Amino acid sequence: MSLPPLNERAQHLLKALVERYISEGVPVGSRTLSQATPFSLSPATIRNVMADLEAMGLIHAPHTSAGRVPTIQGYRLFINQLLTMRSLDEGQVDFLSGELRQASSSRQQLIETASQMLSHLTRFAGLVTLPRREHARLTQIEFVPLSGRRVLAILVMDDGEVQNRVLPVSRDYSGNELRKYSALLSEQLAGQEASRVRETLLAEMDKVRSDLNTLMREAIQLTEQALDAATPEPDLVISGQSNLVGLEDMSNLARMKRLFEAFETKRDILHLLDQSERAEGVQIFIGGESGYDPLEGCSLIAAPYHEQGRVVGYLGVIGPTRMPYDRVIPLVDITARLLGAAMSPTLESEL
Amino acid sequence: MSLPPLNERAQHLLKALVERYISEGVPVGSRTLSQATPFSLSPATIRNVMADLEAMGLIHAPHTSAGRVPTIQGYRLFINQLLTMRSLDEGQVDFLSGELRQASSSRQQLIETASQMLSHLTRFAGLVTLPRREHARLTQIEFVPLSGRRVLAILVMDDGEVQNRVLPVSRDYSGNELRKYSALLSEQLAGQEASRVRETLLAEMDKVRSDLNTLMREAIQLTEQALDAATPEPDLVISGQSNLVGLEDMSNLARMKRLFEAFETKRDILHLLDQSERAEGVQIFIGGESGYDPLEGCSLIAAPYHEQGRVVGYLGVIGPTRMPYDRVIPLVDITARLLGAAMSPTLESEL
DNA sequence: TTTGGCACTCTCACGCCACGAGTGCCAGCC
DNA sequence: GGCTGGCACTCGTGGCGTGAGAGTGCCAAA
Repeated sequence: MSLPPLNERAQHLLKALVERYISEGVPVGSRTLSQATPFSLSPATIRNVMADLEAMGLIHAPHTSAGRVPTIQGYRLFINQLLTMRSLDEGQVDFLSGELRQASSSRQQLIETASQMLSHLTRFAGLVTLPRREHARLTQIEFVPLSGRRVLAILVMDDGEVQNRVLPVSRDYSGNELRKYSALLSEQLAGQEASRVRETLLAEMDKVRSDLNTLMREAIQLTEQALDAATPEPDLVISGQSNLVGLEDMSNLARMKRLFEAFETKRDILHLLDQSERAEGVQIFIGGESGYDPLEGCSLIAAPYHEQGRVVGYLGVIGPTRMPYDRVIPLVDITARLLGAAMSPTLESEL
Repeated sequence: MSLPPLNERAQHLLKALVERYISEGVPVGSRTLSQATPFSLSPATIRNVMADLEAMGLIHAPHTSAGRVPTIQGYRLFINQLLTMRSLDEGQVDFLSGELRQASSSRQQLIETASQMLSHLTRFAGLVTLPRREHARLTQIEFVPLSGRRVLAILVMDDGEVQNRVLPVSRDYSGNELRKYSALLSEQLAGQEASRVRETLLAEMDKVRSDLNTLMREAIQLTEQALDAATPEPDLVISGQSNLVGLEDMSNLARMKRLFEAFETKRDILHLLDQSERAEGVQIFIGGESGYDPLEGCSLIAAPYHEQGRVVGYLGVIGPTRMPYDRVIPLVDITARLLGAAMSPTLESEL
């Protein structure tokens, strides 16, 4: 609670303790710590310091005669002030960027690869949100006749994203007829941000009503329907969930179940990721810090990724709170950068 | 091993035993069984029969003084010969078909809904393979220019499926130019089965070479690329995995981990589903029967679903071997039918 | 062929105990 | 004043033995 300056020795001991706990997974006692620390201090002295740290709420003893374990506040302080990052293995970076480059022909592929890489390189679960399409502009609208009074509507965005929906319609349309609508609307709407298309359409409908231009009205109606169906469905790709099964720290089955339910719902995790909006760099949620229950015992390391200089999504890793932050944080950071780079194609001529 | 006729009484007892074990999850002893069976037989008699059943490999005693538990062979016989199906709750069927109808505007939605329904109604994990596109016919090809030497290729199938890929190209193309290619190729290829398009293209290229029709060659090259990228990627939608976490029967963590890894790999499960090809109806794999390890302790209930009278995919449920087959089997069956119906739109006028 | 009886086996839960690890505190030392 | 060694105390863990309960196999009688 109270945070007096916390002298240097205490900081070093806290750091050593957290590092030790992260690597060993066992509550660490004064004797152990006295051996692992550069100032050679006796266990007794260390006990005194530990008592202080405990009073400050930074560490905690599971029971009377166990060593100490960092509390969430302890982790927080460790990460904010004491953590020394480990630079990434160069081979890993090469591997990562290679895989991303290879997947760059399809947006979906790219996202999935990034997610898999995150999980693979950390041995935890990797998350990547699909990029937001808010600012994408419409370039083309196509209608294709299907059998049985159905029309396929295809919306093409300027960034190569394609949305399509099958629309039930009240009568049969010929291919020619639909082609006319397509051309008409593409011309009318091309270059508009998708989010603003609806307004334009409504305005257009008003105009048209007076003209009684049936063809145009049909087309507009179809487009309205297509847009309706093409709701943005913000989505999240999760990989490597199985890495979390049977992790010592996840021993609690009920907790694990809640975590996996959260993975299926996705919604709450998405929401949590969105929260890190303001922050530019890597964001860290430790345990239930976020107020989001299912993550108890876990930490979420997240970072936004950019396309054309604009934040379009987030990616990250979920693992046990006791994770090697010094490796994971840089990895999430670099992955976000590489994914952004892969999505904003400059002239990287391949072929 | 040897399967002598197995007299009626033994059958009834086996049936009662399996049912009891499925509902209670505890090895069932002779006393329990003597109470639960219509012929009132003494426990001693039942013990004799049970000894026979054990000799036949149909049941098994975890240890000397525990009751008996069905073996895989026991389950098999139970399912093949003794099981009496329970008819579905009408509310469930209504719910199921309602949800499917509601999702029928998009193929992807439909598959996901079916999978979710399966998991939701069984409380286990639901699986649905994406429909095979083998026999789909191409109706249209579109090329759309993107920024930075990229072209978006869109392939539209006659069933409303849309595939799209971003292609890196070696020079810039104008919209008009691409539109010409699109028209040309759409005309050339429309109505072809996607799987045969490649042949046609190759033949076409030969013809064209002699004509030196550059435009056509460009177009063909683009299409080739698009087809290359649009590999069928047979995929599987899995829902409700979290239902399996913490299920008593799944107590073995290592096993559960393997199961979840299988869920992520998907490939092997897909392969397993494909195996049920020949069978028209519901197929059941009990435990590791399939020779596929990660399913040990689990059963897979699967059925093919049809579109326009043709098998295009499979769906099913994975749960503990000790599952209520009498409910799950009919559910998988009806879900397959309903999904098929939802995908083969006849005149079900809604709207 | 079925049944009651009986001895046997095995698991499970419980209590007990000794062990080890680690602590808190205190008195003495630098 | 801060550091240290010593000491008593606490608590979780694992091994062991025991008793209860469940269920079996077998045998002899109906």
